[in-house]
Amino acid sequence: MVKCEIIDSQKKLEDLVKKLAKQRAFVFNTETTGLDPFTIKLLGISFCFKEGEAYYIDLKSQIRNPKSETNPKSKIQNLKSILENPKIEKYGHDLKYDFEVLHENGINLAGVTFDTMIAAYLLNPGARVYDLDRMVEVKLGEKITPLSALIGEGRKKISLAEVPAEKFAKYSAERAEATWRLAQILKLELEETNLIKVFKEIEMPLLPVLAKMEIDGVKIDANLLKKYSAGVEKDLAKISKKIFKLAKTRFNLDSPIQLRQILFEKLKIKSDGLRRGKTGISTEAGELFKLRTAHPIIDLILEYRELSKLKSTYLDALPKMVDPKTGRIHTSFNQAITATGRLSSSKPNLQNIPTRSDLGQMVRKAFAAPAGFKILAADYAHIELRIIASLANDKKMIAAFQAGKDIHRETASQVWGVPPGEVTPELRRAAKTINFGVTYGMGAKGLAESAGISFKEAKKFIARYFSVYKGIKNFIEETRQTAQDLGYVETLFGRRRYLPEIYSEIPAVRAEAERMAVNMSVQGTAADIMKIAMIAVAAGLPKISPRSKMILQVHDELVFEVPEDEIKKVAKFVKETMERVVKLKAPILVEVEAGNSWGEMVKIQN
DNA sequence: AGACTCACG
DNA sequence: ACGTACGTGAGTCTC
Repeated sequence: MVKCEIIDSQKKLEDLVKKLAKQRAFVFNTETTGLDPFTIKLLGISFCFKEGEAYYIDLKSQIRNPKSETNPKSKIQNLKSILENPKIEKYGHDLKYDFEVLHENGINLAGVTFDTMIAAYLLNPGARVYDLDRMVEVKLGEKITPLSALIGEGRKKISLAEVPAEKFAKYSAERAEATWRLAQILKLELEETNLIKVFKEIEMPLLPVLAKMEIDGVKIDANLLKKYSAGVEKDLAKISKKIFKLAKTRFNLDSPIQLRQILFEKLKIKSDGLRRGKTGISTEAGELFKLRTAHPIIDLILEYRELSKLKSTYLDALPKMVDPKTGRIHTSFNQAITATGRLSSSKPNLQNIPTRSDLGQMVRKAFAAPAGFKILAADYAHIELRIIASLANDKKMIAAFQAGKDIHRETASQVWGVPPGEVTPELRRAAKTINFGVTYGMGAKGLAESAGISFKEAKKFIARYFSVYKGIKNFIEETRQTAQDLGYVETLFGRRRYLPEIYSEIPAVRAEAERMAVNMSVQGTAADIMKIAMIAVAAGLPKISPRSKMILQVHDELVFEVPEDEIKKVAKFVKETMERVVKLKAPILVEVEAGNSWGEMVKIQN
């Protein structure tokens, strides 16, 4: 049973603050009215720095700051100096959330050194879910009070604010105390697995950087998106009309089932060789594309699909996500989701904003800089290929990068033994495809399909590719072997991914795990490098340009909002920082662009 | 809730 | 001979 002291008076609060000031480290946990850190209210904060004991500050109670009784924020001002002191280590579970809640309440959290969610993620990035309740069960072998015990479930659910203070205090204190004990265990596990370095030097320093990016948010021109949406709506109506005329019937174009019925039953378009899903013949774009010449309706459907996707996912959805308080979009950068160490972005996902089509570029124009500012984007050029070349110590590919060559042209030239000047666009395209595909174990079928060449040609291409780049071939072999021997693979910095399927009896399942192994070491190393760069950029940027903001990360790209007259200075700093954080055998190159929006960028020469 | 589709790196 | 592209999040339909 956890001893819980409820802090409900000014005197008790002062005593707690004195105790906290003496600690080397403590767990804290904010309790709020909801899940969105930007709209919720702070109800209380629990603390723990000793097994079996915890405290809960009840902010709904009679705590009063004598200076200003009316401002609720003032209640926790006594805690400010403690929470902002980087020398006192803060532990917690999902601290990015607490960071943001405190920021909303005027406190800039510092000294964040142990997040149990991040620790558990590093120990097994494949798990995807790291909620405290489950971790306490697995690691401590105990059950803690679930939230549902307080607020009920389903229709009878009450709001957190309605829970009696004492019950709520116990609940919160129990979690803080469990987090404290969990942290001790996870720390040992991180040390045993050599993951402590990635934890201390990459993930924990990154956490406040991500929090800051989420807090700052991104400006979008919602009116522009709404204008486009109205235009696209008219286009869609026209296209639908044409499709219905050809089909001689109206149907729901958004329903793959109805579409399949029209195409393959009513119009009797031949479906030989098309991929099949669980419910029937696939109608995905890649498959329909193969039928383009069979019927004029196909092109119209593809056009409809593209426009309708962009309209619903971006043009209509993004304006709804603008925060009325800040006028900006505040995405979540999830630090404990992916199996490889990448970040993910959600609510909304700002890592999949269109870029390929013309309308995609239009969407990006809505990511516009505020007056007096420009958007600056810096991306690692061919980062994964440079990484695989370096990890593999492939002399030929490293040499090509060192010479600053057009890598895809060079690949085509090497593979087919023709001078670079004689490489046809078709050959270069195929080389580009395989250069991308090599990091995830592309086969001949995949290459043939995405490069638009025959299966036979693709097979030959791959064989010659690996006879040219022998180092890469060996690296792939060795990585598969490592995965077999250890049951996991590691990135250059020691981030791990376990691959239990590597021992499967089923060849296809085993092959999949082998591809994952190769991909993890490359994609994961790229993720490590980007994270290290983000930490370095965030640390240096305020000195170079205090008004500049890092607003987005898209795996190999960082996006900034920069005062117009500081573009050159910031471009130089960001490029050099990103290029210098890590030294590989192949050089790392960062390309920088700037413009009035994310959709109209021009390269910056250095 | 799951399937399908498709946007990104 | 076979069946293979890695990692994500979200909108929509269907049950």
